[in-house]
Amino acid sequence: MKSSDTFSANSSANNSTNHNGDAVAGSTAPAPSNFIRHIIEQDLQTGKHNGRVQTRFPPEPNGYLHIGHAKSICLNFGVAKSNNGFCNLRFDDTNPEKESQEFINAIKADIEWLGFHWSGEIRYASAYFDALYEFALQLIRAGKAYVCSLSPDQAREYRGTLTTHGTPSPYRNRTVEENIDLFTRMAAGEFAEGVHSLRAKIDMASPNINMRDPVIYRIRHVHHHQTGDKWPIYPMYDYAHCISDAMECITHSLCTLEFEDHRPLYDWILQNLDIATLHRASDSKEGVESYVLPRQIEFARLNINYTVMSKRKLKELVMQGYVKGWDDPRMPTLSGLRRRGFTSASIRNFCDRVGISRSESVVDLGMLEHSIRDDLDKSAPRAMCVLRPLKVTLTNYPLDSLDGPEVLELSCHPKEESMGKRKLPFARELFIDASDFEEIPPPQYKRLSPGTEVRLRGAYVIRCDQVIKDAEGKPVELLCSYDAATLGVNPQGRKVQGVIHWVPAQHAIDVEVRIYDRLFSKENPDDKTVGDYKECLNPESLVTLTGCKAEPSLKLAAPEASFQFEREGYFCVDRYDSTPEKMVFNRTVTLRDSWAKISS
RNA sequence: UGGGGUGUCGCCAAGUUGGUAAGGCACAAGGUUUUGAUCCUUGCAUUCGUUGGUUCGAGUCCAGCCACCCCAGCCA
Repeated sequence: MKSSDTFSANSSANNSTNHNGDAVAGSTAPAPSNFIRHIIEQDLQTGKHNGRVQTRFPPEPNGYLHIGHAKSICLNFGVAKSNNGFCNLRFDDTNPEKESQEFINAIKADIEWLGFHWSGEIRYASAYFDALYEFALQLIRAGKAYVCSLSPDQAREYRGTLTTHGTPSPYRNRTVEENIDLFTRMAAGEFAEGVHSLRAKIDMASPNINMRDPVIYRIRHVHHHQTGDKWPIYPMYDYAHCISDAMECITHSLCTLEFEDHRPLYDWILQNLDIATLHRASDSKEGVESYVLPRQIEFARLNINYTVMSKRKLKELVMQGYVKGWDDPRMPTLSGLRRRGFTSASIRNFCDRVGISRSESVVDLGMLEHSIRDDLDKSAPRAMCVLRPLKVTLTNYPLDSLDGPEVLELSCHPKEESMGKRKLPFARELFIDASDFEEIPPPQYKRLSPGTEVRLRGAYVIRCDQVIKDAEGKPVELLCSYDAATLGVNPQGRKVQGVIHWVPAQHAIDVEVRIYDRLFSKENPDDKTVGDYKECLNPESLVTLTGCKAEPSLKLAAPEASFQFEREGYFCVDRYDSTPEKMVFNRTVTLRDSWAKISS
């Protein structure tokens, strides 16, 4: 576990621009400035942890990671990296009922795809169950924890309310012997769920409800995905997390704002444990004297408009079939974004742009879109694909010759010559997009209409001579003529304003294109005053287009490869549903469209 | 008259020990352009929730007020 390979970004298929962790923040962007980095700088200056910075990313494996987790991942790994520190991956698996190995595997894959490597082996809170048990015994012996036999309902009543203090449990003064006996037997599986719990003895009158003798162990007769049936009791988050941090010698324990009120408890537990024992149980290679307890620091979680970010809601969307899975391209999950065509570099850049603070905010979806456009503009090869085909016949173009079609060469990128060129046959029969023709052109329209000229991208200028319509009056074919002198040169004496994309009819390949849009039609789906968030699901969030016509060079595209379909947007080959016989493309994001603003 | 937090441009977000408001997104106007894309240039907070106070000087210090968020799981 050298520091050099701890943070290097991977180079997965569409992680195209940045192949090393250094580029995470963007090459020209100044080092991010935020209050957490300031705290760490200060600690470094005062030598608080002997110059050590150790963070951790601690997901509970009860769902898939979403872009909010990416913010935390970038923070934890980023802050460690820029201070020559390390970041652990720890599964906070203290509630086996909701957790599974499937989620563990998915989380690992997502973090790796995002481009981060954790320090050493993967950690599990469940791997500390033995130590956690011993520490509980230590608290009991010190008279700082007791077995409470109140039912959950009774316990709630004793706890008091936000505005009234609590009442001590009648079991609060059990002897150490009795507590040890009971707790031992809890661990031996002698009791049913709910009949006993282990509580920290703190202060039932505390204004902070978390300090009113919080439960630290509960009885749960359930199988654990890591420890099997070994334990009938499981530690609570508040108890396990701080000790896990301490055991891993975490210096800065970064979490979200809702844990603010838990910090006094985090500190209480660690401060009431024997520091020497704690040190012995830890990863520490230093002496007890230089062993410093971790500090919890909270930051605001990520919110983005037009989507939801809570695991509970995302899970509901999956379970109730509103989307096709955790990795549905409309989901804000990392696997969904990946499948949609977002690169990991774009997500890292997005997180940097958003920043870290303590004020709860809602980031505009436009920021995310900008991040992916920014990346793909530089890295995605260009291609042409006609989404809604309208046939064009060039009446003055020669019929197919025996020598085969005329073949044009187009650049794969307007600026990056290194991306090379692609071949594209030109022919008498073509397809253009239906939206690029208007019989009665609106003001400022620069595309094709009867009698006007337009440039076919990378090819000739054509003029529309005649419109063939179906029974309903809808154009089904355009008879046009081409100007043979305009290949690579502008016509003389007149200016052709519009440029439209096209594909040759006979050589184009039929593909399916999935047009994705925001999942919700309301900016804040969480707004309870308007009703359930599921009621504002955007019915147009997925529109599947079949019979789209793509240029033949796309035939070779690999799963997850991203392209810019010129004048349309960025699209990627669906990593699961696309086959060489029937290709499927996902629209990642549109191009910016100033025409849409003018025309509306 | 419970506790803990947060309020700087439409959206994020920097703002060292008080010295006279970074940057990004969005938006607008020009320029380049065989993508109405990209790129380039320019514009975009006399003002920091609010009211007072301290000070030669306050977003930064003090006091009051207002708004919003979190907490009463044997979830995390």
